[in-house]
Amino acid sequence: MRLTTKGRYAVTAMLDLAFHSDTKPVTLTDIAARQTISLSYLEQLFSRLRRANMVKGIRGPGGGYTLADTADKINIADIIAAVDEPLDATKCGGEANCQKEQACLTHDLWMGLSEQIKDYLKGITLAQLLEKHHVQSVAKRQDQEAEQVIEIHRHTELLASLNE
Amino acid sequence: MRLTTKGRYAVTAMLDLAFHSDTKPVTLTDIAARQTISLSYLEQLFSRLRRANMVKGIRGPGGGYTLADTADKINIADIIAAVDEPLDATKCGGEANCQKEQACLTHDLWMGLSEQIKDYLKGITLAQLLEKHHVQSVAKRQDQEAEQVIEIHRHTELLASLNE
DNA sequence: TTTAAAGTTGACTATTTTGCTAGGTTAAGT
DNA sequence: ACTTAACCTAGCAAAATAGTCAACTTTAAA
Repeated sequence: MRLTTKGRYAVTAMLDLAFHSDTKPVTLTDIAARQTISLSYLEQLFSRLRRANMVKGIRGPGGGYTLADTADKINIADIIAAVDEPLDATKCGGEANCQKEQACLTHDLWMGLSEQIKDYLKGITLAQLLEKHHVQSVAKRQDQEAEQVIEIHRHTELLASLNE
Repeated sequence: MRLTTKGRYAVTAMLDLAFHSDTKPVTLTDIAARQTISLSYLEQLFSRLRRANMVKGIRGPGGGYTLADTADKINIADIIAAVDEPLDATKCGGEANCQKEQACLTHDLWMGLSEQIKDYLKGITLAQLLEKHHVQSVAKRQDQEAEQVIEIHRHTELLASLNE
């Protein structure tokens, strides 16, 4: 499991898609504008995502992309795996020349670590991230409202003190 | 927290170093030979690791590298952070033009994810990986011994049956 | 005290990946 | 027909990756 900007772009785009796909398909042009990712790069990414059955492409006017499944069934690990190269995995080519030294055991350790991260990301779905997103934005708005209340309160206090 | 081959090389090399640093310093030449990483590339990586105070370089004959601390105090996240670029972090440059859309919230989500992975890797030390390594090799040896026992058992059974 | 082994350092090169541009073709709606 | 948007292909510049080479320090041994 590699974690690079490419995977981040893919996850970002999929999040945007999930967030905006209530009724109509979402065009890559829209995603490109909102997330400031170039259209052509998005096309590359979605070409892979489509072939991995993560999204569906709908052609023609009114077309665009939709999620191939509900947001709670799409996990982050799969998105990243879809856009990344197949990951040549072993430097030691599978089996042969490897066990003569303990050289490749460290390699196994890394792979194990990588698998753990993969499992971790497999447990996180788009739906969960959207939920978190929602919670955050609500929290932010509540903070802003709270600040406004405080501001008004101070304002009235100030007025009150002037009237004494 | 990025996960690339560069970080993997660094962790692999550090594991090798930890594994072989009982008494003498370990030369990069040895690590290069064991882990099939080019000496010069190792030099680059260890240059960064040294500046990050992860290892100590000892010059002259009989020199080499040692861990700057005990293996149970060196975690994976720090190793990877040491060899990676400082990670420009935000595409949106800190604060300014970002909150007008919800564009950067997905970015925040990714950063949060990245932080979680970082925390996860911070909790894993070289010592733990070596332990796992040890357990695995012991398990492997035990498996082999077990197979030999079974083999011998079958063999004696065969001999016994022939004697009937 | 030379000398040479062992390590450090920096500059330099080749390859791969990344992100993007430009140009099309194909399918579907108006 | 015309437009819209997916889809495909080729290429390209910048960056990261992986490695090379040569100059320079330190220090143990001669």
